[in-house]
Order: sequence, then structure tokens, then C-alpha cells
Amino acid sequence: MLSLFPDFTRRLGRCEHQPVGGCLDPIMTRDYKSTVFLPRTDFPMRAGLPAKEPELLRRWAERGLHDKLRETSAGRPKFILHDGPPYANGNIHVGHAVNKILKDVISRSRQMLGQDSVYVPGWDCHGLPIEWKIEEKYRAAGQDKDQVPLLQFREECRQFAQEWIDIQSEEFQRLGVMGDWSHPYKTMTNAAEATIVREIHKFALNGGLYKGAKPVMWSVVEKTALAEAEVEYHDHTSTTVWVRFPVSAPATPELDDASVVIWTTTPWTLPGNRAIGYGPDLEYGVFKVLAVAEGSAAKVGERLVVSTALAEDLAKTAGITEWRKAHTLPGSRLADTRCDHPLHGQGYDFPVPLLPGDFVTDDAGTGFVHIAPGHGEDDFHLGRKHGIEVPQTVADDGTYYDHVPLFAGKRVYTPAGKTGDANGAVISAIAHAGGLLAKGKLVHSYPHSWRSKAPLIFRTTPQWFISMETNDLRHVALKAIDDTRWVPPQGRNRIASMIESRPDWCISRQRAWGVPIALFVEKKTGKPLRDETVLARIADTFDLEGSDAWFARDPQFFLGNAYAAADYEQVFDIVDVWFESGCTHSFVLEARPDLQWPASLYLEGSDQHRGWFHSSLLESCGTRGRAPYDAVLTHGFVLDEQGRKMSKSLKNVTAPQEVVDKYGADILRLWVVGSDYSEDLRIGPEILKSQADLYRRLRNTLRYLLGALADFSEDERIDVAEMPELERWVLHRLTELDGVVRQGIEDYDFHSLFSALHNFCAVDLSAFYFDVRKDSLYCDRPDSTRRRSVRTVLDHLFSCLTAWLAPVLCFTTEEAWLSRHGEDADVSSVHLRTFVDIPGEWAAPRLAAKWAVVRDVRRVVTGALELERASKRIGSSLQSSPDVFVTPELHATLEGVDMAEVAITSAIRVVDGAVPEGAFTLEDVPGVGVVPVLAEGEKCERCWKVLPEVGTIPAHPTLCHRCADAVDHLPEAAE
RNA sequence: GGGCUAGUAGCUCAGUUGGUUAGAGCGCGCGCUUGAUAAGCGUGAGGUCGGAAGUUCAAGUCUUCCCUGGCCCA
Repeated sequence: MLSLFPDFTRRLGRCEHQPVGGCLDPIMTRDYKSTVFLPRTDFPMRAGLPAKEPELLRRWAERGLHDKLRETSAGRPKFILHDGPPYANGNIHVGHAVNKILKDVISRSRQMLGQDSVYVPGWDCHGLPIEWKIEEKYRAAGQDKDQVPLLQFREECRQFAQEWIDIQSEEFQRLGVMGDWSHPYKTMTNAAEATIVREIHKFALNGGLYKGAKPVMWSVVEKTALAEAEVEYHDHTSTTVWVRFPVSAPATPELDDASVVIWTTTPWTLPGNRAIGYGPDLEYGVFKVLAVAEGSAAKVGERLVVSTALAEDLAKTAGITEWRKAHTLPGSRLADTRCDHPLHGQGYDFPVPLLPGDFVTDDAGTGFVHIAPGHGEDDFHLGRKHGIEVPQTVADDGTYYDHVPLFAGKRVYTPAGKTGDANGAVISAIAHAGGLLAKGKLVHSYPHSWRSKAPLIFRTTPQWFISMETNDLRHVALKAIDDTRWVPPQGRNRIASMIESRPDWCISRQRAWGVPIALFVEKKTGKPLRDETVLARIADTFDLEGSDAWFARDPQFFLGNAYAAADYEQVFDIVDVWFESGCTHSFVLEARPDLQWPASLYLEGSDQHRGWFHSSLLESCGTRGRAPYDAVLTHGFVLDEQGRKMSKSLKNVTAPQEVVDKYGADILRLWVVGSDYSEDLRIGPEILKSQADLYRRLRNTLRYLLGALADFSEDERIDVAEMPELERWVLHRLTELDGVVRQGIEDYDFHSLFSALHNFCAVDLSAFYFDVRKDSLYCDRPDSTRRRSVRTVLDHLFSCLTAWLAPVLCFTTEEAWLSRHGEDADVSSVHLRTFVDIPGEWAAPRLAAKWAVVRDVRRVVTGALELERASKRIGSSLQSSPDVFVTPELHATLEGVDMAEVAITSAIRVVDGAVPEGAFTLEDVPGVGVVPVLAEGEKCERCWKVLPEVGTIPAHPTLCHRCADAVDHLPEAAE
């Protein structure tokens, strides 16, 4: 017998590509390679996802997969993930992608868990940013948008929104997001607008809605309020003044004959002063002036009250050269003291109380803040809290109203945006009255209009509010927070602390693109008309004509015959877009028969604790008494690889469109579940590359299964009881993973679910099970129990893995599924399946414990072989036939286990005995030692094992017994 | 400035009520295989657990302070 290998084998390998007749060896061996059952599949190793994914999307669309899903899952318990609407403005960014992918993974998981998971995407359409875009267009054309008819302007906004909805819809669908894309919801449809106005009316009817006032950023140049986003900050030089407010009613004797000193950068707000704020935790001093510098406005002998920490500064500024601290007072002692206004006796004769304010600090000024409720946020809230009226002093053009004593008609800012005469007039009047202690200049950051660049003022304007106290809204909302599941649980605190402290909800905006607060206010009483017939007529008209009707129709149409339009003022304010999106639960969940109220889940970025979660909660609690959701899940924000915010200037932006084009959506989806989205997520080139690596492992696992399962037939299937232990161990692992998968879905913990699956594919399957079973798959007789067992298990693996991975790798699993089952399958999409119902008999914990030991022993063997390889004594592990020395306990445990098979050696000797000197051991596997031994015999040309029997079979002189038998019983198909 | 939150190997993440030499997967180096081959297997190197101080027999884990990020407010 000639020793034909390894060279001969290599030659055979090369012969593949030559004409068959030309390479047969003269001594009539066969080309046994063709008798080996190698994996066969058309599922490519390289995915080509950017091209493949659109094909699958087309296939799903053609076959109406979404509708089919709805049909087949009719009657199942519903899972309703209610979509938070993105704003219909601009292409999607990676933050949108995270949000939508996460929603999709959750929705699909629930579907495959056996629920009817209906996802209806939606869009937020109204609001400022779209309005700007349209305004910009007119400005660019040199037109004033105020000249454009309102309805035409709104129509352009509507079209703009719709254009972006179409684009975003495409982009979302490209990510594989499954939903009712043919019937999304939009806040600008007639039905939505009608429902929104009905919800406003509910608040009007239940008394929650009231007309009040609120300070807003106001441009006197443009005569309009500005939203925060329209404001930019620039340096501005302000005139600052220190002003005495004589104490008129001291609550404590130390304040007798003293004056409280305030400091302000806006002297023009002093006519609007109604109180003084102090810091309850600050320390104050009463100082008696003993000497002053020349020209100082301070008077020797007077007593001034200021914060101790700022006294020095004041003395310097006011030219006080010597003073004595008469008393030290904690802020709390100032309570209930009243002062006079510095212009007392000239029309400013109201009391000026001292009020505690947490916002008062001793960083700058005097530790006292003059409170003008009409001209500042803190001022307004503090005044409101203490029942102080809000004086209206400045008109929309920046002049004092006629009713303002001394200063009527003076200007804060001119129509050109320059400083007017108001400051000077106020300062000189106070100086004349003896109230001015000092003045100066300050350069500081100050709000300006983004458009005119003119400085802004705070001005109180009439607005509509929803009361947090009427109908006990605050408490109802807090109770609703308690009754909701928050994931992660910190979300509960976050939103609760906001609800606890938030002021009433200002829902009015002076804008054009949105839903009007469609009410009539009776001129005589100032009260909104609460006639249900009229309100219903308004909403019903909106249903038919949209909210444009409010602007297009005669008000008498809505009022009907019962009221005269002349007696009522029609409200044209637009409702806050947060109120609109806070109503989605009504016009989507309640309106659609395929959905249900409340939602199972709301899922957005953590900023929505102040946004959509918040407004939806208040809206629903105010009208329905509970939250519109059972659970709320939040995710973090997407940062770059260094954990920095993405920005164009840093050039660290990752665009989802680019990821999809380069890697495919499945990679992006993998990244989402591979990240801990309860915290901020990071993305960038390196992270994407490693996700692509993870993907490759999963794809190749599916590919190997497909190849090994080629032509699998039901006849091959074998009962669990007849399977080898190794196969039963795999089934046990499937049982465990099934638990991990279901728990992960329940906890929305996809990261651990996913790493468990990946680990399983990499460690248990690829590195162990597949590697061990290649021999059986490639070389055993197809009708052998062992090979049939393997293929049965591979079939289960394929079935489980494709289902478990389908919610994440929605494209790849479908590709694999179709590759296996083709067009003929009863189930034409992996997404129409549910997770496999794992038979109870698969669980085998004791077997698992045993095989953990087997794998420990295996590690010692592979470790020993590695040394052999390193010293070039062997290459393939099949060239070895090691001796394994084990303790008696281990020996008993390994009873019945074919360690040669497990360790992929040609033979093995497991010896019950002490580890000999020089044997290979591993520290963490005590009682096991391996002595390498070269395998004896010849190499079987078919299975490559080195066995003594090779050469003893006359018909097949180069084969082992098993292979000779297999070759003699080749199935016809394999020939 | 306030509320919430994070910082563990190059990357993504585990680290239970404080308890041995801090783990996994990926990537990386080396070797093997060439019958999963732009694959597969084995093996190795990599961490002062953001920093400092403290509590303790013992700290990645508890306390305080600081640094660097993120979201929401002011």
C-alpha cells in the first residue's frame, strides 16, 4: 500500500478544476471528495445588504405582508406601541433611526411572541419651524409674509409638511420599520384637528382652561412675541441702577427707618414694580452710613439693607466711605416687611412687600431683586404665588401706556431697535424723588430678535392656560405616574418632579400654522362661551373642512342663532403643538378600531419626559383621569465615538442614510440592540465596523445551517429520545435561550438577549457543536442515527434562530428563510411566524452540567494540541490521539462520551489515573492532564482521520470502516 | 447654578447583598486548516475599574470631593 497522503489528497483537490478523466490515478482510487456531504447553499457569505434589502422591501410590499400579518393575527391579544410623532421637517438623523428601530424591534418581538402588534406611524405637522421655512421663502422673494393671505400661507405650510412626511416615510421604511405606512396619522388632518379642538373644548367645559397672562419675550420692533428658538443672545450695554425702597412696615424692629436697596439692569421696569424678592437663606445686614465721598447719592445717617456678601460692592459703588453694620439678619426675618415705591406719592402708592424667592442670589447686585410681574418670568411666578396683580405698563410697540403715571408715551426701545427715552425718564424721576443710590453700566449677554437683531423685552400678554389645580390635575397626574411602568425606572422621578413643580400650562401661541383655540369670549364678561351646541358645531365643521374653517367662515356660522357675533370676540390664538401631540392618544388610539386605548407603550428619547410623555399625561389626565399609556420606555441620545454630541463643525455626524448605503439597515439595527439604550448610545466608523463583524458571525451561522440542511427531508427527523447526548445538550441550550429571549423582551432588555444569542452562535455552535459535528455531517451515512440526529437538531436551530433574530435582523432572517423554504412554503415570510414553542422534554439540566465538564476536559486537550502544533509535530488535530488522565470522579462523568469525537482527534485514551509528570494541564481544570500521542495508522482519504484500520478494506484501500460503509451506501441523489 | 444620569480591556457590554489572580464577545498578534475558505478552529497579549481621599480585615462595588460627558431646566 502506497502512502498516498497528504500529497495525494492535495492533488485530488486540485483536480476538481480539471477534466474528470484527466486526473484519475492509475491505481484506481476514486474521487472520494465527491462522496463527502459538504454544505450546499445559495445563501451567499457576503450579504450585499444595501442591494438586497430594497428587494425584500419590494417583495413584502408586493405581497402585502403588513395586511397579511393583521389578518393572521386577528383576535390575538393586542400590543399597541403608540408612535410619538417626529416633526415633518428635514431628513431623518440617527436619533430618529434609533427611535424607530427600537420601536420596530419591540413591535416585531411582541408580534412573534403571539400578540397582535399594530404599529401606526405618525407625524407632527404644525408649528414654528415649518412656518419659518415658508416665511423665509417669502422673504427671499422680497415679500412680507403678512401680505400673504392666511389660508394660502397655511396651505403652503401643509404642503411643506406633506413633502417631508413622504421623504421621512421612505427613509423609515428603508430601515425595515414595519407599520401601517399606508395609513399613518398626521396632526394636520381634518379628523385630527377636529379632535384636538374637541379636547380643548373639554378643558373649556370642565373649567380647566382659563385666560390669564404670562411674560413672554417680546420684540417691540416686530410687535410680536418670540419663541425661545427665535431668540439669540448678544452682548448689550445696560444702564444699571441701585435704588432705595424705604421700609414702610417693618416686620422686625431692626428694619425701622431703613431702606431696602435693589439693583436692576432694566430701570424702565421700575414703574411696573410691585414687590421685592429676597433670598430666604441669604444673610442680610442693616448698615448705618457714617461718611460718604463727594458726589455720592448716599446720605450720612441713613440705614441701608443689603446682602452681607454684597455690602462691600455697594459701598464702593455708591461712594460710601464709612458705615457701620447695625444688625445682621437671616433672610427669613425679612418676611412680612413692606416698603414704599421710590415714586410713592406720584401715582405709585401701592405697598411693595418683601417676598421670598429661591432664585435670589448674592452673586451680583444687592441680594434684593425688584419684582415687576409684567416683565420677568421669576417676577411673574413669584407675584402670582402671592396674589399680586400684574400691571400692564408697556404696549406692544414698546411705549408706556397712557395710564402709567409720569411716563406715559415714553419708549423703552424705538421702532428701529435703539434705546428709547424710558430709562432716562425713570432714572431722573427716581433721582428727583431721592431714591437713586447709584447708577452704572453693564455689558452682558442679552436676548435679541434673531430677525431684526433688536434687543427684546419681557412683556406680559394675555394667554390661555390649563390650570394644574382646577380638577386637581396635578394630583391626578402624579397618581397616573405612579400607576405607570417606567423603563428604566428613573423616568418616574424625572417626570414626577416636573409635574410637582410646573406652573399652569400655557397652551396659546400667537402664530398661524396650527389648530386655533376655537372659542368665543363674551365681550361683556371676558368668559369663554361654554355652549355645547356651538362647540360641537365648531368641531364638526373642522371634521369636514379642517381648522381652516375657523379663519374662512363667518363667526356667526359657528355661533348659530342663539348668540350675536358682535357680542363675542373670536379667539385666533393657535394651540401649543405640545397640546396637539398630547392628543394623539385620542385621535389615533381611540379613533382607530385596530388600536386600543390606553397604549401598551410609549417609547421616546428621555427628553420627552418634558415633551410628549408630559403633555400626553396632562391632556389625558385632564380629560380622562389617567395616563394614555400603561408603560413608558425611554432611550438616550446618540453621541459620537468619544461620547460627544454630533455636530457638523466637529465632523462627527453619522447619517443613517450613509450607514444603510454602506452596510445595510440590518447593521444599524444590530447596533441599536447591541447598545445599552437606557443610556446614551455611541456610533461612529469603528463601532459600525465591529457591528458588521458581529453580523458576519450571525450570517455565517445561518449560512452554515442552510448548507448543512441541504435537501433535509422530514423522513430524516428523529425523536429526541434516540439522539446522542450532544444533540440533547444543544436542545437544552435552546430551552435556556428561549427563556432568555422571552425575558429580554419582557424587560425590553435587547442587549443581553442579543449578546446571549451571539455568544451561542459563536461559542456553542461555531466553535464547538458545528466543529464537532462536521465529521458526522460530511462523512456519516445519511441514514445513520447520528447524522439524522444532527440534521434534526440543525433544523430546530434554524427554526429557533431565524425567529429569534427576525425582530432585529428583519432582512437577513427573511433572506435565510426564503433560501430554505423558497416560494413553496406555507409560510412565505419569517415575519408571519411566532417563536418556536419549545417542548418541555428538551430541558436537560443534568446533561448540561455534565457537558460543561466535558468541555472543560476538551479545553485541556486543545491546549495540549496547541503546543504540539507550535512545535510542528502536528498540524490538524486529527493527527493526534492523546492520552487523557483524569480523576476517578471525572472518569465516571465522562463515561459514554466519545472524547475523540468531542476533541476532534482521531482517537483518544481516557485513563483513570494520576496526571503524569510533564502532562499538559490547565490551572482552572484540576485533575486533568493530557499527554499528546501521534495517531497511528493511515489517513482515511475521505474523513481524514488517522486510523490503523485504513488499508485493511480491499474494496476501499484508502478508507476507514465508517467511510467505506458510507461510500457503499451512497444515496442515489448524492452520486 | 439646579434635577436626573453615566465614566470597567481598542470596541460593545457583564460584574449579584463589598470577599480569591476583574469577566464575555468582537477586534488585534501568532499558529493551524484549506471539505463553512473574502470563511472555520486553536492560542496569546491587553485593564493603576475617570481621579483623589476616606470607611473596612477586605472596595470596581459604600461615603465625600474633584474631573470629563449627556438630557432637561434656570
